[in-house]
Amino acid sequence: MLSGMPMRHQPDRTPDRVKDRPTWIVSRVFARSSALLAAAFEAHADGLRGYHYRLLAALEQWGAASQADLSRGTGIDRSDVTGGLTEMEGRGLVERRPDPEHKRRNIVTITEAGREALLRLDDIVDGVQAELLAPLSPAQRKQFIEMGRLVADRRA
Amino acid sequence: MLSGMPMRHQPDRTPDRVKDRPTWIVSRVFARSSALLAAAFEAHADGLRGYHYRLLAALEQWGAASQADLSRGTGIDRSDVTGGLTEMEGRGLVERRPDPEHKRRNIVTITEAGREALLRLDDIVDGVQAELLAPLSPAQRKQFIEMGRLVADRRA
DNA sequence: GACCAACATTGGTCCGGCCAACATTGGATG
DNA sequence: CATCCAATGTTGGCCGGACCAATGTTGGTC
Repeated sequence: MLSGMPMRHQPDRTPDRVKDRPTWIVSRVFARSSALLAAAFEAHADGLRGYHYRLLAALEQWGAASQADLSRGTGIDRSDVTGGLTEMEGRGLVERRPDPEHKRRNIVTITEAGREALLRLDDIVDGVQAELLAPLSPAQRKQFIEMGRLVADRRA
Repeated sequence: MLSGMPMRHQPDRTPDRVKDRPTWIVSRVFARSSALLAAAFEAHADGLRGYHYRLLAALEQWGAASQADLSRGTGIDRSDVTGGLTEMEGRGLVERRPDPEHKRRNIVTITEAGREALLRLDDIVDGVQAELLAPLSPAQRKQFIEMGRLVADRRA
């Protein structure tokens, strides 16, 4: 794929018609971003992954929510929300209790330990941002991000 | 993951600490790029995918090669090269014949039909580039690509 | 009371990147 | 020459992320 590409590929020999195309470059940027994130989470996040970070972030920002709300808010599939929450519940980062008014619904809240974990993850993720953008000047970083936003937000 | 994200997610509600991070934006750009490519290939590539395109491009540019060479040159795993070539051989886009000097080795060549297919795929892929970069001005496109190169090529 | 929609959960699918094992073959080294 | 090792092509599988389907339950509606 011009998008799905190897994580460890040396670009020394990539066909010209491939390696100069924006879609290819985008895929390589993404690969680098993913690799940095994976390494950082692996090293410091104690088993937590991006799913968990996004769920904690959503809970912190929007307060208690049902799992369905979390799914809609984060774009994570309902079933994956279930799994992620179960893992975090076991670590005491999150609490699930049935909604008294709608028995079928769970109300999910972030715990104090959850907030602390979120802050730790913030640091980890911030470090990756710095590493990723290291090759760019501060001015370039702003431009790069802004252009990325433009490209990404174009409604398909 | 801050990188692995849903393909169909509406960014209307994404936690702030997530949605403003470069890694997140990168992942969304990649998602858009992937979606455009997938749609274009699905619609016009008659079953061929990125793997095939990259293999054809390599063969066209560097001439006949062994499968191991193709793997090294394109970064595609040996086993996936085998699979991709088998599919293309069935369509007559590529020919495999044993190397007379090294019996264990296959010499792979692109056929005339393969070159034609490659040109068709070129057009498809070009269309995606235009679509992807549509939100940017020509000057911005150059900058965006150049910055992407810088970020991607940073040796991990 | 019957029907339908929402919810949480289980248990998958699919696809791309990757790895392991294998039989074969060639080259290198003793 | 015999032995060992490296390279090659192939098969088969693993893993992780996104996604989907079916289920049991519950609530609201008509």
